[in-house]
Amino acid sequence: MKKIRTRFAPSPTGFLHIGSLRTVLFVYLLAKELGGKIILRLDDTDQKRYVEKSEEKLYDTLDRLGFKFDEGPRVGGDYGPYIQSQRKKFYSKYIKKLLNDKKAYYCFCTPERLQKMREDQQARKLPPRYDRCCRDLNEEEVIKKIDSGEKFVIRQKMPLAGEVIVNDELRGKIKFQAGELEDHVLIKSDGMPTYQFALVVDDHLMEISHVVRGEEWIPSFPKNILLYKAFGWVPPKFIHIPLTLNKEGGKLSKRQGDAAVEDYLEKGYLPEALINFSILLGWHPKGDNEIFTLSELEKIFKYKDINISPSIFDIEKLDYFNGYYIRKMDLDKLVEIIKPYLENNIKKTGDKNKKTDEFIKNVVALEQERLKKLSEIGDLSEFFFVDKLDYPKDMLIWKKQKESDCKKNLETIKNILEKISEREWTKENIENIIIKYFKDNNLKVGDYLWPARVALTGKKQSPGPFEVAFVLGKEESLEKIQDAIDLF
RNA sequence: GGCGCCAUCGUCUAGUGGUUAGGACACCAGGUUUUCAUCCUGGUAACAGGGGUUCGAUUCCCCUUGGCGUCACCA
Repeated sequence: MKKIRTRFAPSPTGFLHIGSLRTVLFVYLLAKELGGKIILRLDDTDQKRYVEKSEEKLYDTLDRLGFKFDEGPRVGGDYGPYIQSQRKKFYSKYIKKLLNDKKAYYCFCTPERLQKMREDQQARKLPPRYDRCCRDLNEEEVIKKIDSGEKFVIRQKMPLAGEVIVNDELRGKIKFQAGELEDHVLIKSDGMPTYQFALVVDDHLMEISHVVRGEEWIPSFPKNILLYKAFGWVPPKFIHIPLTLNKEGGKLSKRQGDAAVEDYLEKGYLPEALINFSILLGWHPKGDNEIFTLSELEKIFKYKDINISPSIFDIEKLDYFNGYYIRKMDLDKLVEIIKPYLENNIKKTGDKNKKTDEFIKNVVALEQERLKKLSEIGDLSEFFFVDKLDYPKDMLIWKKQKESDCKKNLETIKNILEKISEREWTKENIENIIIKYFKDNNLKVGDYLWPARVALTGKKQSPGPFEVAFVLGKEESLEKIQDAIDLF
């Protein structure tokens, strides 16, 4: 039985694209489904696009998301190196073979000539394509040009006619006319291979059995297959996954802030949510459940269930998943990961008690069910850290309540609270005592609780007054209610 | 423009040659002894159009339309 080996091969562009997250997910799950290995390879053949230090960042992000690779730049393996720029010896070995077999040729055309050629072609409404000018140069000419130091690239000789039929595991056979394919560049003038060449050589040498990649690669699919044929190699199986588009139906872009996984992480999206949301874009299991962790997915994923139509990235559903996972999270763990987002609030207070882990934990506990992303904790919890609240007096008034009643009710609440000792100052006690008072005196809760809550939070929307009072402590709660009374 | 891929609620999707076309997000309404949130219940909402094949097509085939991708010494 043939070995199962899949790979994820990102470029070091400085960030992990949200579409790549989906690709690596599919690659990873396919490996798990088929019981194979998953390899990480860095496709960095483009020197111009290289971004400093982006590799480490990339590996870290993958790590944070929970992907473990069997082979790769960090973990090593028997098929290394796993960084393309360190694999030049393989590329030169194999390009020589192609050259010897007359399946590739040197091309000395300058970029200027090529550009002019394409412009002419377009002006005449012809498809822009290399005119194969250097395809039939004789050997002496070639040697002379090389010796005189002329720059060159190496191109693949494409068949001039016939059909190329390629097979996608999801879509079936796709037919192309070979004559329409360009003699594309295999080796660039800087000596580096193009992606199209490196990919075939590396996937072959690394014994990759399944290639999972985005559907934007379908147009170059026949070129890849022709290269395998030129070498006499058996190509792996190909799975092209559908694209993910933004709400307008366009590309997700880093500039618009919706493409970089790091940006989502930064805003406080959890890896669990990102993964759960992403996998549902283009894949769905049998049944109605839609909540899955990565390890659950490993058990139920079937690549044949991937569907082939493009999907739109709907951030509202991501928000839902993120809120869901935040609510499900263990409080201590949430406190730990949310702390950086609370820094600004903590700085605002001079109160030592508010810098303690216990106080922060109490605050987070109250906001946990209200969070869609971690970064929201800042605004939501600010009032806990501020000594003097700032809100208009009108906000204290419940519906059509009279001002004098509002003031009176605040005083009533304050009187009740004053009688509760520090020792008994728990959420349950506060609530029981106040509710009992309302019952005994047949009072309407809204008339009291709304003003009390606004007095304690300064907001129209917030957690309830009992729990806020508990977290704030007796002294500060009474002060804030007094502040409200003083507004009248 | 050439070539290619795709087409079920607004979005993600399930589904079958005969179904009241199912679920999730969002939205709306009600409930959960104060707001927000959570949670629960209910509701609005879809097979792009036209031809075939068939007793019968959302489902199979073709065309149209639309969307997207791609046409580099970028990946």
